[in-house]
Amino acid sequence: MQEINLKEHFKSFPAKQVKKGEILLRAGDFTNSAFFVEEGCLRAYIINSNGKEYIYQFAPENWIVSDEEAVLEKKEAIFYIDAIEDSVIKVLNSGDLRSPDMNVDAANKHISGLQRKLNSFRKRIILLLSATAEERYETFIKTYPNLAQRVPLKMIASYIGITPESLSRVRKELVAKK
Amino acid sequence: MQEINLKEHFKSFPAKQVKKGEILLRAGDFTNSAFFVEEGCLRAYIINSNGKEYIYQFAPENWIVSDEEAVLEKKEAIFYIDAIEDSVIKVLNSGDLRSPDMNVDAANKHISGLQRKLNSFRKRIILLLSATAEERYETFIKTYPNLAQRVPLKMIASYIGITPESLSRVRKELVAKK
DNA sequence: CCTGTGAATTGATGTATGGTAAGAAAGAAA
DNA sequence: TTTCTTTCTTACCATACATCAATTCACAGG
Repeated sequence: MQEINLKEHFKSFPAKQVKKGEILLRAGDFTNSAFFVEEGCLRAYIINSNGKEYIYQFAPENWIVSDEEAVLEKKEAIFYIDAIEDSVIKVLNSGDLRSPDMNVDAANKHISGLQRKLNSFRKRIILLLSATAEERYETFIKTYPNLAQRVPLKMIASYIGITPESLSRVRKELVAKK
Repeated sequence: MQEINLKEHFKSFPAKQVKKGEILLRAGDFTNSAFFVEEGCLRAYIINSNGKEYIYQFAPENWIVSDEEAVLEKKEAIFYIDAIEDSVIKVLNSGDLRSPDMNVDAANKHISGLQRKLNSFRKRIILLLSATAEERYETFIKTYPNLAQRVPLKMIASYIGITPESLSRVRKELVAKK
């Protein structure tokens, strides 16, 4: 999830309204698009062979979400992307994000963005390797307090790698502790 | 883990010999260095509050390993880095990796490197979210067949987020299946 | 206001993986 | 070689989390 304000940068792009539940990308599709979220919230997730969903990323206002590997390497998408709230988005094509005649300044911004993303991935990997369900949940609400208010619990559970039932019990425990 | 051949690029740097077990970075240190591995293998890992180790990265020949966030943001390191084989490395400082007067071509190479890393992190996150111990192990040996030969099983276990005992049982199962 | 649908909770039970401890095997050292 | 150390395996038991099923709760739509 990136922090730079991009709204200004994409202001000339046509806005697209999407309804809650609308699917923007399906696993198996070929895609050249990324989605910048101006209002609302999207999510990217996989569905594994048992039909279970695992959320890879939430994308609230000012975030960009896409199946980057599919776009960059022209592969089939592995992610589904849909809207979890009524949203206003801008559809970007790969060229909009990184042009071949990019200058050093733009490249450095891009590098910083990638490094920020890498940092957040690193933290998530360490968390998934080493933390209990309770620790994962507490880290999530500390890291994304806004999201924690907005998204259904079952999606938070999916993002942190536990079941909704377990998350419900973890929350009960936490309340009991205070 | 990057794929570009960097040996040529760092050939003018002085080589440093490190013995198996030698620690190059400790959590809590401030650091400005990254390590390019010419021969041998390093590893980066965290030690959590219970004293358990979790391996974040292996770095065999031609890889660069560092606590990137500590270097870039001048924070205390969270990782330990040590040698798991007798190794020959080059010690790089942050300026060696990314100079302020970088040209567009160098920047693009850097971007590609970051994207490759992002792709591998993405895969690891999905694996940690959704795969069983057995699936994680099989994915590891498929993805890093060389490493699987070289590093002790208990380190593979640590990397994929299970205990050495569980990995031993998983391997037994896999043998029985054939 | 009702009613339907998905979300959240709860209880009972199952299971994959962890923890502990002991011994076997494999490497390093001497 | 022999010894010492570390890794790996195995058995037994413990536990965190998952699964299944039944309510309850919270709204969105009519």
